[in-house]
Amino acid sequence: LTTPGNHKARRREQILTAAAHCFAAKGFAGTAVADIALKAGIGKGTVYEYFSSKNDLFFAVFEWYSRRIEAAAVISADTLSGSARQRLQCFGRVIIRQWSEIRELFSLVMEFWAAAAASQMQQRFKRAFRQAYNDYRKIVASLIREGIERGEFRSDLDPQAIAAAVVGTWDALFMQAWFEEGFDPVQVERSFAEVLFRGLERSKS
Amino acid sequence: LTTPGNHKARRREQILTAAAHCFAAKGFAGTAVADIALKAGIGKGTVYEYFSSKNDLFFAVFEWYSRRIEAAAVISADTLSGSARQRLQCFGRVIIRQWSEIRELFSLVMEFWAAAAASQMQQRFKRAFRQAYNDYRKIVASLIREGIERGEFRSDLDPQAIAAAVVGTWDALFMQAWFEEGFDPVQVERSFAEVLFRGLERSKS
Amino acid sequence: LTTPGNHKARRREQILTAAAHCFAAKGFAGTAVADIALKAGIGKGTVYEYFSSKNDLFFAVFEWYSRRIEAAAVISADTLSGSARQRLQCFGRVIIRQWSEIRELFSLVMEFWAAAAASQMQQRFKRAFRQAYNDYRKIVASLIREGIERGEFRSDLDPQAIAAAVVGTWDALFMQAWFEEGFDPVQVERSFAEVLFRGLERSKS
Amino acid sequence: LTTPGNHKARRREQILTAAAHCFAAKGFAGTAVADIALKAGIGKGTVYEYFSSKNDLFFAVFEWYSRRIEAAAVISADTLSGSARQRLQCFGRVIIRQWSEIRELFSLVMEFWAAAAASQMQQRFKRAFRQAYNDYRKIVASLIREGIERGEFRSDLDPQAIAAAVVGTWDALFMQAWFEEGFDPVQVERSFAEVLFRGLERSKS
DNA sequence: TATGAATGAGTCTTCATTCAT
DNA sequence: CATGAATGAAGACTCATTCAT
Repeated sequence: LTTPGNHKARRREQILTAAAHCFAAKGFAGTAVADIALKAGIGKGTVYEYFSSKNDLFFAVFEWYSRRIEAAAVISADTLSGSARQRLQCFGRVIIRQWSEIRELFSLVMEFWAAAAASQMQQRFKRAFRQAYNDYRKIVASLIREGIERGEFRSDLDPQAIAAAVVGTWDALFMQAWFEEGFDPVQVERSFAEVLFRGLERSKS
Repeated sequence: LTTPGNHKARRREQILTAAAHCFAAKGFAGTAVADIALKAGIGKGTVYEYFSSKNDLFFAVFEWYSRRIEAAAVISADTLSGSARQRLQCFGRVIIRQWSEIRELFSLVMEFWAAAAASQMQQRFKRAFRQAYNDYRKIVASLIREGIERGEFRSDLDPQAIAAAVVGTWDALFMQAWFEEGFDPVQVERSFAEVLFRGLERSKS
Repeated sequence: LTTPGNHKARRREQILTAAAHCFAAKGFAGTAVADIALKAGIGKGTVYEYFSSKNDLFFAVFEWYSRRIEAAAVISADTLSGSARQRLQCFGRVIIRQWSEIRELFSLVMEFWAAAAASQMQQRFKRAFRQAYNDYRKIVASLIREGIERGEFRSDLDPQAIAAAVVGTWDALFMQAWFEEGFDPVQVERSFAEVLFRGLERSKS
Repeated sequence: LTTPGNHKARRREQILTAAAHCFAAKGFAGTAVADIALKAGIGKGTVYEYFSSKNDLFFAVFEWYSRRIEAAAVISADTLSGSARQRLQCFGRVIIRQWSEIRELFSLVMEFWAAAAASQMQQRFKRAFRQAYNDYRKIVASLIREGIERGEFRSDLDPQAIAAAVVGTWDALFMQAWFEEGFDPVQVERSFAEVLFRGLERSKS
């Protein structure tokens, strides 16, 4: 059932997963390539057959992780329906609901931020983050714009700015949830969304 | 006027500043103790007269940086006056306005996050971050609670949850500003605040 | 016309040639077996079907190269005719004239010397070099001895010593030519030969 | 008696000597930096306080060795006196007499040649060798030119070419001596010199 | 026969930390 | 107090060699 061409892809994935967990647990600097190989159950040298350097592997983990996260968002964004409020609300919920899955590897995100901030890989990471934030902001901004056009939302809003704030809030809730055991991002998001939508919607007269 | 005891304090500060800039520029792992000593214009060994290890120095930089940042917030929180809305609005603005000063060393924050996420110093940093977020949330939550009590804000709000979202948003705006040259957090905050307050305030009838 | 046994011989030659060029270009240590396989257009593992180790391959290149070089010398030595002076002169010229062909792979010779000097293969190489120098010295010495017997050359010469010097000079001219672009070994040899023969010949009275 | 400034210079020398012996015994590639440190009786890391890389250290050994060898030649060249023949003869003898001292580390020379032929350090070494050969050729050529001017040597000689051959011969004798236990370069040089001078001198009439 | 994926021994190099001066 | 020479543990990376296919 397994075509031979699959083998290399599988190995790659296997290494990526092992690397992701190592980096998440001990950070980029704290992880030795040997650790990753050990966790993947392969020889040290084999890692280098699939990734040309530790840096490269780290960036590949970043891409792998991003893809995993984005998939959910993209799917939900495509299948949204209903009023602008419902759609935006739904989008936010889908994202925040990912927390339980994201949690395990959330350390990774912080490592990625640090890499974007001050490593030799700065540029690569910074560009990717810029792109990612842009993508999310665009989706949210267009949902807001739609609400304005439909007359659901007030017309004096700056969609880009609101989108930036909203997207940022989601990220920040994850972070607070990560720092504090009892913090429930889903519930906080719900409270926040109510306030947000009350502020966005045209006051009914 | 310079007591001898001052000398040590000065040296400490000198090393902290040098370290902060090095860590901001090249990250914790990318910075050698020798770099810091060089930047501080002192001998490598001297660093160890003031800090017992690189880890300790890093955490000291974290505390030094936190103190710098918090100072402004605490001061402004103490001197706020006017309506609940005005006070909260003012508080947010003071924080966001810090951006121009924070910017230079914002990489540090990301390094701190990474340290909290996955270093040997995890616990120390995590606890400190938890504390810091708590402090901010408390201030904001109490302002919101005040607004509720005064009848300015709606009574069905969850002050803690809203506070978490608001505080998080500020952080997230800094991050986006850091990633994107043209991003103006001050302006975004203004747009966001308007929506927020409209959502918080009791609908006038 | 191609017997099956030829295939292996061809492959061997193909690998030898590839190896020779790689070793010449990047040295023994600087050449990876993979480089050689790539250059030969075959798989890495195949190299080991023909040579039991990188060391062995290197020595085989040495033998292959020696054979190539010696062939010319042996042929010319066999076909020499005329006076002793003419024969010796001719022999020297044939050797020096090889320069244009030798040049490309002359780096190899230096690699061989280094291998003879200080590698694990020392003994193998050292013995081979000793042998090679001996062969050349013998040819030259016997030509000189012939000249003495015929009365062309002075009788107080030490054929072995002169032969050593002459053979050495040829080598040394190659090396200088290798180091210096403009150095013309053919012309230098001519000037040198004139002085040499004047020094060898019986003064005419 | 030992000024403190001397310490670093001494350490450097100590490392150079250890490195020279290691490289001579096992070649550049075959020598580990750890071997050198061990031989020098210091820690591995200390080597890097004095030389920035193994390559650099190797080149430093080359310079150190060259200086040692050249010193003798330069001194003797300066103090030569007598007829052109006597001076040239003396110069050659001084050089060849160095053999007993050179012998021990002669492997080094071959390593240097190989490095000039095909290492990453090619250019550095090649340039240095070119320079060295040039220096020697110049000295010998000027001695020959002097002999011509004084009427001792024939006027139809090409001093540069003869110099190249003579200098090369010396080198080549060392190499043969290195390959063959019983080879006595001093005696061979004497025989060769006689022939050479007979070839150089104006025929007495 | 030919291959190339897998391997781990071996290397260079960095750097936090110590300590004699 | 300040220093910086010395150190060795640790880690990224290379590559000759093997072996299942």
